[in-house]
Amino acid sequence: MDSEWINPSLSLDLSIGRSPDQASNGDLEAKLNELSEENKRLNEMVKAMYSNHTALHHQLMDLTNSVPPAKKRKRMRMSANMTSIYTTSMRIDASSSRLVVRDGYQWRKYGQKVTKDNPSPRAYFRCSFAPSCPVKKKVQRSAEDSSVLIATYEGEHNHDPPTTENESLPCFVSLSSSDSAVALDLRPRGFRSEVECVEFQRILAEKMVSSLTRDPSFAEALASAISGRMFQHLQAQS
DNA sequence: CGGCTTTGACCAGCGC
DNA sequence: GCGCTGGTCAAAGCCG
Ligand SMILES: [Zn+2]
Repeated sequence: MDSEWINPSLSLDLSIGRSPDQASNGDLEAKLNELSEENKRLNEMVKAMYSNHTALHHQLMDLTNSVPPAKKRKRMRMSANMTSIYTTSMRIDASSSRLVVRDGYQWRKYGQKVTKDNPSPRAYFRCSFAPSCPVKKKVQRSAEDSSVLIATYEGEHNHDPPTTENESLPCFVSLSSSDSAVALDLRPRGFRSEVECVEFQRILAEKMVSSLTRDPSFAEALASAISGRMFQHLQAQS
């Protein structure tokens, strides 16, 4: 039941009428594939974050309900107490040369070790906004399928993603914050899906924005497609 | 020159 | 204590 609303599948069915040049069409198709792949990953991410959030919430409830006077709490060995950890796997093909992952943030590599039960090394990254942002991640190829990268993220960013030359954002991702609920409406009116979970929608939105604005041409094409679709829809309504 | 990668050293936890 | 292993530091080097 919970995962009902966690379905950000923006199936836009963007059939851009007749695109005059085929080369960029294929290019767009490739990028669409890439983005849908990323969308899948983000889906997993949202799910993982949701479970993390529920776990954390339960933990906080327990903590606030029963505050044991035992202040002899040791410096928590499990430093992952507050930092949520989530792992994801992404398929990578031609970029087998480098282990740089484009996920919207900028990372600084600070280590690489070989692990025991995996022939491929593991790379350690820290967010470039350190130390203000404590996010870390590890990236390692899968043991069997070396074309699959397994990334383990730890913590959450406390800054905006470095959207390179952040221009005016396309209007279809509009955050209308009311009270404590954020609605992310990328559909025509009446189809607005509202959720009460602020954090995940925010993260989803910022990830979407970062991934979309990374390629301005694609964002433009998408925006035009959506606006065309909205216009068509509105016309059909009237 | 500044930020990043590379890469060996270093350290902490753990099992023996 | 010793050695193994995963995680981090930092010096050196690379690159725009
Ligand atoms: Zn960050």
